Amino acid sequence: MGRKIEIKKIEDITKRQVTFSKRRSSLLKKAKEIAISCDVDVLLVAFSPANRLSKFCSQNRYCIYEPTKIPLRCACYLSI
Amino acid sequence: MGRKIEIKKIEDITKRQVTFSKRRSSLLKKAKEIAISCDVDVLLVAFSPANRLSKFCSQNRYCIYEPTKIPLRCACYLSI
DNA sequence: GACTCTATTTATAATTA
DNA sequence: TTAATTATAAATAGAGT
Repeated sequence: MGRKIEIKKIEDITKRQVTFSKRRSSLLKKAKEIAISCDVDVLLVAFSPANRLSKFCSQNRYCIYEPTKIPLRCACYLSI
Repeated sequence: MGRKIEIKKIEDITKRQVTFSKRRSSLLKKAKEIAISCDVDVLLVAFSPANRLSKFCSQNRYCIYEPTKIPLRCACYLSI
């Protein structure tokens, strides 16, 4: 899609953020589509380099925990 | 992509599994691409209707817990 | 940042083997 | 069934606003 690129870290910050924004939305869209059409539950989480939770996609049955004191993040799925 | 379809549950089992297989691999590919090019950590988990962990994508710092006795699954990210 | 445009590449539904 | 092929639609890099 678009001009052909090699997949490696985009060094230009502005360009990287633009690409992230574009790809994030389409990744979310595709996760939703496979969840619906294939009847699966999907969890998608992205953490930025600044360690912020950038995004998640769910079937409304996931929860994301972000403890502040330990270097651990949990995303839990309730399969009930 | 392909013939235009409405996004809804595919009722035909064979067709649904074929679609799942195709979409799963491209979703994983895209998750890896955004992780690399945008320097973010991504976690992607899919649970099948049979409650099996179908897939996950990571930066090698995620771990998936699958307790068998409780209806809860955890995907944990170590941000160290 | 957040949109728009579009040329180009990728993804994929349907089909065929 | 599982794997290619094909025809078509979607995603997106780059450029401009």
